[in-house]
Amino acid sequence: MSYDDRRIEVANAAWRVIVREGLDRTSMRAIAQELGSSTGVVTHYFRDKEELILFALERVFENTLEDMKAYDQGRQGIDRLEQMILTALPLEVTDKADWKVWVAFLGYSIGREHLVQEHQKRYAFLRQIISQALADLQTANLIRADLDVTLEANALIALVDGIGTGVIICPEQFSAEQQQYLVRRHINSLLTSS
Amino acid sequence: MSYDDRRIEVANAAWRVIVREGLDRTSMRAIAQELGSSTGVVTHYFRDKEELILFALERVFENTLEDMKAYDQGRQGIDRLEQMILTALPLEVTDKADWKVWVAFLGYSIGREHLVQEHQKRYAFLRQIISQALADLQTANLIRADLDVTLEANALIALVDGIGTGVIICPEQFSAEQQQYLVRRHINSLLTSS
DNA sequence: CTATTATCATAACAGTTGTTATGCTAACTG
DNA sequence: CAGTTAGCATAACAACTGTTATGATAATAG
Repeated sequence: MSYDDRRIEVANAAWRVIVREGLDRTSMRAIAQELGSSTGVVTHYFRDKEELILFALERVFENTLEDMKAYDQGRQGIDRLEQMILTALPLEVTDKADWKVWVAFLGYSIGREHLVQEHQKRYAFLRQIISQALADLQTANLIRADLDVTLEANALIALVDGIGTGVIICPEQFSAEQQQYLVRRHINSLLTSS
Repeated sequence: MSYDDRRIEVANAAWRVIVREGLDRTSMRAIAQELGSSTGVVTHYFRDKEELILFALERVFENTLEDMKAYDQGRQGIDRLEQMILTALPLEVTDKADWKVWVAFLGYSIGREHLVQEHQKRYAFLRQIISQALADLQTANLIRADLDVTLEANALIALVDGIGTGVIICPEQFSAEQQQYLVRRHINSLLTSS
C-alpha cells in the first residue's frame, strides 16, 4: 500500500471515531485503536492532531463536492442546479455520518478562529460554485434576472445547512421526500414567472 | 445575593468562556477563573460539569424564546410570525454570542446521544410553537390551506438554523437586511395567492 | 551483501481534565 | 451564646491529553 493510501486509512479511522465518539473525544490513542495499531502510526503520517482532523474534514468536503459535480453532469438547466443541491443533503442514512463530521467541526470551531477561517474557505468555495450555476441559469433566462446570485447562493447553502443539522438532531422530521420537496420549492421560487 | 442568582452568575461565566474559548475548552478551572473565584464555587452550585453547561444552554434557549414571545406580542397575522422568526436571527452583533453557544453545543452533541436528545426536546418545543402560529394563520386564511404546518415549521427552523450558522462562519455574507429579506421572502411564499 | 530509510511499537513527558475531600470563615438558627 | 450550615478556597486524586524520543524490524537502495 502506498504512503498516500495508508495516510487515507488513518484519516478514515479518525473519521469513524469522530462520528462515533465526537470530535473532542477523538484522541490520538482512540484513532490508533480504531486503526488497530499504535499511536506511532498516527504520528508518522501526520505532524500533529490538527493536521489529521483537518485532513479528515477536507476529505469529507471533497467527497461531497465530487458527488455534487458528478451528479449534475449530463443534466441541464434547472435540473442541474437541483441535482447539485440535492446531492449535498443527507437523503440516505449513510449520508448522515458525513454530516455529523461537518456539524462536529462547526461546533469545534467556536473559539478557534483559525478553524473558522478553514470553514470560511470551504463555504466560499461552495458559494462560488453555486453562484456560477445561478449565473448560468440567469444567462439562459431560466431564473429571474433581478436575483442577486451571491445572496441566492448563500440562501441555498443556509437551507442545506439547516436541513442537514435538522436531520442530525431530528431525523424523523426530515424524510428524503420532505428534504427534496423543500429544496425544489425553494428553487422553483427563483424561476422566471413566464 | 440569592442562591439562584449566584447560580446564574456561575452559568454566565461559563457562557462567556464557551463563547470565547469553545465548549471543549471550557473547563471547571477556566469557569472559576472567569468568575474570579475558585472551582469550589462551581462545584458548590452544580453537581457536575454537564449540569452546568446544560443549564447555560437552557438559559440561552429560554432567553431567545422569551424574546420571540415578547416581540410578537401586540402584532397580528403574518407580522406576528415574521417578528417571531426574525427575533431568533443574529441580526445584531451582540446576538452572535448566543448563536456561537448554540452551534458549539450542536457540534458537542455529536457522539453523545443524550445531548442529542436534549436538542431534540428544544427543537420539538420550537416546532410546536411555530406550528401553532402557522395553524392560526391557516385558520385565518392568511396562508395556504394545503400547507403541512409541521413541515413548514421544520422548514422555518432549518432556514433560521442555516442562516445562524452562516452568520457565525461568514458574517460578511449575511447583513441584517439580507437575513430579513430571506426570511420575509420565504414567509411570503406561504401566503394565500388571493 | 551492506547501508539506509520507512514503518511502526513502546514508553516517557509534562500538562490538563473532572471529581472529591478537607478545612476555614461567616452567616444564620435554636 | 452555642451549634449548625452555607459559601468558598485549596489541594490531592487518578485518568487522560498531545507530543516527543527511542528502538526495533522490515523494506529498499547502492
